[in-house]
Amino acid sequence: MTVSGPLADPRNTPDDDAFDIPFDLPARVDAPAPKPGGIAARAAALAGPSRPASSGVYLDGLNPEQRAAVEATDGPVLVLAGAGTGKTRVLTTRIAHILSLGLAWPSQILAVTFTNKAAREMKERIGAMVGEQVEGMPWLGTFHSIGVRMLRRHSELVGLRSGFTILDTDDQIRLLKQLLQAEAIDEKRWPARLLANTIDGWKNRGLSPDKVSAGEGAAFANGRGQKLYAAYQARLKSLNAVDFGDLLLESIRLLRENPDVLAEYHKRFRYILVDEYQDTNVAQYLWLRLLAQGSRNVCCVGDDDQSIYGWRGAEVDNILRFESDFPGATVVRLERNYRSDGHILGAAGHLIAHNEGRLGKTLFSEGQSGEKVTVTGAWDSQEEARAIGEEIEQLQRKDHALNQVAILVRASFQMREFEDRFVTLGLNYRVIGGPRFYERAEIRDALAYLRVIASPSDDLAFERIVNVPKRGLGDAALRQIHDHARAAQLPLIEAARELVASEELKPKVRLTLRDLVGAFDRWRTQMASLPQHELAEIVLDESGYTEMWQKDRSADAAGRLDNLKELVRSMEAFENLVGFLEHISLVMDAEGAAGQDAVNIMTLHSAKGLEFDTVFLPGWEEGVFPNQRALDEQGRAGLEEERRLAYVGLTRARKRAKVFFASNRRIHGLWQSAVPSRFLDELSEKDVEVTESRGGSGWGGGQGSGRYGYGPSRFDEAQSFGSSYSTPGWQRAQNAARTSGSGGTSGGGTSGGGTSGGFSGGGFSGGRDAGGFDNRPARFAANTAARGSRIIEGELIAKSTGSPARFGLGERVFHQKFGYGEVVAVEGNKLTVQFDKAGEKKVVDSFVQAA
DNA sequence: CGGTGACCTATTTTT
DNA sequence: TAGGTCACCG
Repeated sequence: MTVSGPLADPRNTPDDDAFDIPFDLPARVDAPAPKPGGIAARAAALAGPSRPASSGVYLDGLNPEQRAAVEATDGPVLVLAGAGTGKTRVLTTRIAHILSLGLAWPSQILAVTFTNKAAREMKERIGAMVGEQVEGMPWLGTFHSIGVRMLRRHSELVGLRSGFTILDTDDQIRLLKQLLQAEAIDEKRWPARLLANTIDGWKNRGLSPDKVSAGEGAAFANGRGQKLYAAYQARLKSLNAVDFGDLLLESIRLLRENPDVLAEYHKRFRYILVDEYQDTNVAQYLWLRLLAQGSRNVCCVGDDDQSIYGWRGAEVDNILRFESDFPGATVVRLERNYRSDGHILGAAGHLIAHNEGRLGKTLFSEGQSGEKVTVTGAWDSQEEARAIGEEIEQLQRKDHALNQVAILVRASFQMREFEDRFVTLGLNYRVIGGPRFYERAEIRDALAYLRVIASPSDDLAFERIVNVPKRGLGDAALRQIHDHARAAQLPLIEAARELVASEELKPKVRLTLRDLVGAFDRWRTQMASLPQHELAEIVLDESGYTEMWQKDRSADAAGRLDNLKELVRSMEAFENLVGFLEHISLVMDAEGAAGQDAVNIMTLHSAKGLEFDTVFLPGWEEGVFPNQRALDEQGRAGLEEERRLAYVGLTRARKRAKVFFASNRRIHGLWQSAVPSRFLDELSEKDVEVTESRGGSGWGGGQGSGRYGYGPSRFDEAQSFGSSYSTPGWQRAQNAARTSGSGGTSGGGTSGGGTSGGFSGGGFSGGRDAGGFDNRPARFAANTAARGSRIIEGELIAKSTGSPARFGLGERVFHQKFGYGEVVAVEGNKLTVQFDKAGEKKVVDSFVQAA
């Protein structure tokens, strides 16, 4: 087999195919036979005819530092790449370089990213440089997908059977719930979620049950944490399943306990590249280090200033320690920024300089200084949304594409205000990062059916759908099945089959269960003869699942049916059902409709790696940003991570960064007065312009004094954290807040449902949070980590283009967000609709469709 | 077994 | 405020 040959579609490729490629080729292939479509040819094509094909044209566009990073192929390399300095470019070019010099076959390069999206993009970009060869890179992927690949190859060595299942968070929690019940632990006090997080945390740190220190193991459920962890692992093994953490942990164990396997990979991976190195956790670090001990040609790219995932186990230390871990490492700093205008860079750089634990980079650009970063105070969060909406409309009038506008919030509860506002304005928007496609209940249900068909022993999947749709197989029936399954050592569905044959069950239950088992048998037979998407359709239909949603009149039922259709459609692309399921368990990622021009609303976290012409950064208030809990729980480290988040936010902007804060915000239904964020002070004065909110029809003109008349706010304590709120910037911000927002007396008004009383109650937040800066007992900290899943309603992408549909009074309509309703007033293209669930709302007609 | 009201708890998120 | 969860009841 040769590398240049048309490589099989990866979908058809069993994962060890790659190993058929001989990897003991000479260390250096002197004449790197450029293949057709290979890099040289491709580069030549790009560069035009005058370029000699062999001169590494792909290097030409690089600046000296980037070039150094690309060309330093031997030994460990750390690339410290600031925001917008072309880090992905370095990574991809480096791979192209290695390939074009013939230093390695594509299959001998291990390139790791964190997300599927990043992996996909990297693959695309490499493909653009080297063409077909990228198809021969089976080891380009996320940590997890590469982990699976290894485990599948050697499953027996870690006590798994081939075809093991990968549990996601949902399955994980259900399993843990069972364990907790078995142990008779009060789930109120010790929720399964908390245990899941705890275990995840251990796994992130590379700890197997026996390695968890006694003290830590005791932290959960009065000392039973460690035991539960061990029980959980045992249960996973018996289910022939792994969770996400295991993909790494078990790979590590595989490599440690099997020197021959490790040696094989050492031989195989001549070059290792890691993206976003600052986000690696201990387990990933251990995994990398094991593999990198082979060739030692490891290149990590990252930015310590953009480490924002500490809370889920990322260790900035990994990047700070790189040089001692890999002695003799070449360190390259990329500081030339190609993205943001000067003022933005200046402000962001000044801000991040307040952090202590950093390697220190100062970005510079040769571009213009552009517009100053603006800081705008608003009276409350509604005015903030109004002001931003207005600014966006103004940009829009100047032909600014909405796609190039982003609103980056600290926490998702802030999004709502903007959604509401934009719906009224008729401004297109999309929310990025809601529940992922494959996390939605309907999709997971459908997948559970398919999983049971493909692997009858998948008890978790079976459990999920025995009674979905409702068919009268409730707790009682399920318990009987469970008991029998345990007694007879059978998978649930087989236990069910035996029970059906017996007289154990109530007649009704027996019949239903018989039908269900029979249906699965039938579907399993059909699996052989039918393409998987047709099978899926049949299953969804015959099981009554589709019907269940068709009957459902709730607002999101229609969307769910669409999702199911989409799922079926997406299955067509796969070889067979097993191939599809395999893919799905890892790639929980489906890019939504990016089609139309719309404002992007997302959290700062999900904005990492993206860029926009204009970025709005609302909610810069103490408590919100920096987030109070980050401060409470992580102290100084928490503050620094928040600051990095601010840095990430600012550096997303190419031309305009617009920061906002509100003096009053409703949190958990209570109005609280807020103090502008200390981060505002940390923006360099020369790069910042403090403006007045123009948002406020009906808000201006109050008479002075404002919130400062009220007693100490809970944020006053925050000042002890070091920021002196006395800089000119701060004072100007204060003034801006006063003039635009004005009087506490006239305030409240429409929104607050009350005058100052509305938030004078804010006086009291002090009470609730007075202890906020104390070190809370571990119990508190642990508990908060467990907070429930976040809530974003069903369909998040509002469609607002197109059909100038007209609606008449009394007409039934459907709205993506508010559901079904009746038109009660029409005014131009604005409708007032009485929604069944959501009450009366004003919406733009393009947002609704006839029901 | 499935529906309804009391209760409780409110970051960030990938795989 | 608002959402989800859980216990209880019909």
